[in-house]
Amino acid sequence: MTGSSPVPRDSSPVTSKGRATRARIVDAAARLVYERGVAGTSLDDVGLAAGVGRSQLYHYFADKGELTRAVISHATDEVLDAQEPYLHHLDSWEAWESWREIVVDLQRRRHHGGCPLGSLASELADVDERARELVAGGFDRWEAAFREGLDAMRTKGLLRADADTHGLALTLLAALQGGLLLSRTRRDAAPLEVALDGALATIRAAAAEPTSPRPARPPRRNP
Amino acid sequence: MTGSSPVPRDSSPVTSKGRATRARIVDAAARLVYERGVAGTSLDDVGLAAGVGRSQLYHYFADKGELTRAVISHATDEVLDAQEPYLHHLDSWEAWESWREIVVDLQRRRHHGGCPLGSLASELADVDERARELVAGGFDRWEAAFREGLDAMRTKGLLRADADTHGLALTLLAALQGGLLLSRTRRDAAPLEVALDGALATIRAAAAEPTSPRPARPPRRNP
DNA sequence: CACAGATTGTACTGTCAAGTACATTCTGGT
DNA sequence: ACCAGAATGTACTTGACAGTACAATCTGTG
Repeated sequence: MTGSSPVPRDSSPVTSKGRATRARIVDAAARLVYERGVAGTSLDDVGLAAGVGRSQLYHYFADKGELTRAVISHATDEVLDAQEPYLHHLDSWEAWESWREIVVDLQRRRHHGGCPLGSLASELADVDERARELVAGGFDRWEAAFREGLDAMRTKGLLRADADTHGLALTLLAALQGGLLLSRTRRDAAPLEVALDGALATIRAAAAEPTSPRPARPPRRNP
Repeated sequence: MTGSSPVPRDSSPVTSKGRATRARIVDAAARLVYERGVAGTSLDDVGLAAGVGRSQLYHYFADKGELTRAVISHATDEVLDAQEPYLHHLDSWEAWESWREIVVDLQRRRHHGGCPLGSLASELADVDERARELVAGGFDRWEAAFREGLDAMRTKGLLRADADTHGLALTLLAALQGGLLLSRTRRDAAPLEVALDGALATIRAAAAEPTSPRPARPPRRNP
């Protein structure tokens, strides 16, 4: 017990300049890691991209693992923020449609597709236990947002009272991650669209029968 | 034109001993890559695990990239083989159920979950274009097996005549990959199960109405 | 201002991994 | 048995990267 803060090892910046430098480092690292993976990103690269020397990296982070974990938190926030304002208001069929469009648009806009969080999960899950937990926490937040939206819809009577919102949210997250991975591999947004529509169809199957104010997307048919 | 085979760069083994050695190398490399990723696996590791010297690696493969691509092909075959005999006979609801059990069982049995092909896709898609194409080809074979099974079911009258088997197959593959990724990240087979059941429910929604010989799994409800 | 601590720059070390050179042993066909 | 080419072993070079040491500079506060 040294009496210091519960921060594990890296020294938190005290001055505003220090905070700015640290933020620049994490920003640059997140971008590089997204483009080339953790293993493909050297600390020299990060320092160069952030315009700081190597000593700063070791001043603010104990080692590469600490920086990587900071990148995970940063990426989680960015990914979730990019889906606002819909992500936390998924309480109507219209909101789900708008959210779907945003996600597909994001995928199309990215130079090389894929989800930053998904890539980090795949690369680090079996390498760094703490990183794995962080990524899992990010997925949890994501799934929770879905579930809360579905819960709200159930409360509003848009979903059947016995709808398993937890399972539906998990199904949707899996479809999203799988779709993103396939889209990245095929360099084509179509798999993501198909996967999302399939999962949304599963959700619509739990729509309350009587009112059913939305015919929504018709069932998939051959062209 | 040197008159040799169209093999790009690595020398194909001529003797049976050479073939055995090459196979041992790819086997060992595939195992290590699955456990630690491509970047985390050195050629020294591979040589040690395969019981061969470094010179053999460079005798049979031009460089690490060539070996990695051989690993991709090997992993694709292994993944698909592991799903037989059901994968290529998915022409009944019973076959789909059995296949689902096999896949979930495989995931449970693996020390650290996840799909070898999915991990390779995530790590290499933006690094090695040829590797990306190989992995994409593996996904194609996988999806094709699904689609052929669904086509057969449609022909047999188990699915509606206008069912979009291509889209359904893609939905299923995405759910599978996403479920595997989430299961690996959470160290829990549940996400895979939920994702698969969700995708299978979408497929059942395309079941031919009149005959409908299988009530199948009831719709998801709260516990 | 003075100065303690925060911040930043430069130079270095050790390790590890990819790839190369070349010598040696083995194998299959004649 | 012989021998050309295949297969294998040993030793080396080169480069990159994580991590360290230490000196210099900046910054907020009394």
